[in-house]
Amino acid sequence: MSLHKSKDPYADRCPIRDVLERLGDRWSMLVLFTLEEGGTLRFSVLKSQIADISQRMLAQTLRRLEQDGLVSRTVYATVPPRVDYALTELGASFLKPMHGLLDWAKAHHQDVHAARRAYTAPEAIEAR
Amino acid sequence: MSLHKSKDPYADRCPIRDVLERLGDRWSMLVLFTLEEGGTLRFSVLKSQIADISQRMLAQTLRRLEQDGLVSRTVYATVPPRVDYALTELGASFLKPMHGLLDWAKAHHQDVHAARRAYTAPEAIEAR
DNA sequence: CTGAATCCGACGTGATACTG
DNA sequence: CAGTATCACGTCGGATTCAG
Repeated sequence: MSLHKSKDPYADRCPIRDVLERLGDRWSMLVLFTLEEGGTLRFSVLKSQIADISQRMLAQTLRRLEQDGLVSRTVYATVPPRVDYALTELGASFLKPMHGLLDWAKAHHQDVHAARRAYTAPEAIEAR
Repeated sequence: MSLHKSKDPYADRCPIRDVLERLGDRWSMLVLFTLEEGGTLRFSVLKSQIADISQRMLAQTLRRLEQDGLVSRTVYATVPPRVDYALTELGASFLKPMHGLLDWAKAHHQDVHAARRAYTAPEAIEAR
């Protein structure tokens, strides 16, 4: 989502924006779900499991999730360096309602696809 | 989210992307919630209720929601023209799990804000 | 291994003006 | 009233390069 940053006058009406703006990017959910599945994972493991994420975006995504308190980061002062990532309690609690959405998407994404295929643009109707 | 479009190799693992990519923009959720509250609403009413949305983005958002089958669009051939928008059953069913997220956000957005304030960038620690 | 820095193109969004 | 068209700008994300 580009739920871009904003001086949103609806923050009160839509407190969800405060949070979902940050999770609505290309990778956050995928990282969270991967951590949920895999438990504590190293940077390189996350990278390989998500596969098509770039190093840059994985690092950036993890920073934000860490900053929001959804993911914990543990650095080991070894050579080579090792960094473990895991869900925090807050992060795990977030995924619960998120699974509700996931279930909905699984159940209805075919309906959505069908609607997209059946859709005819308003203009196109009278265009000919 | 810029859950931008993508040739996503994780569509199977993350079917939620198919759907949430589209809902993850700046206005979709707000429009859906507004329709949930207000029932059937005209374009101008939606515009005034959301207030800071531009005509362009409202129209674009409604097109996408309509295309995905979440919102219905009814045109009356009157002068001046009148167009009603309302949630479809699919749209209403989507909002149910979405409220789970909303509740989480309401319950925890303070935790998130607290985490953000408490956060110190990794570099900043050893930077001085 | 785990990043950060930079360059760059693509897309989302807003402002404005125009139309049926 | 209910849109569409055009332009300009900002951010996101990918590729690449450099570093501890």
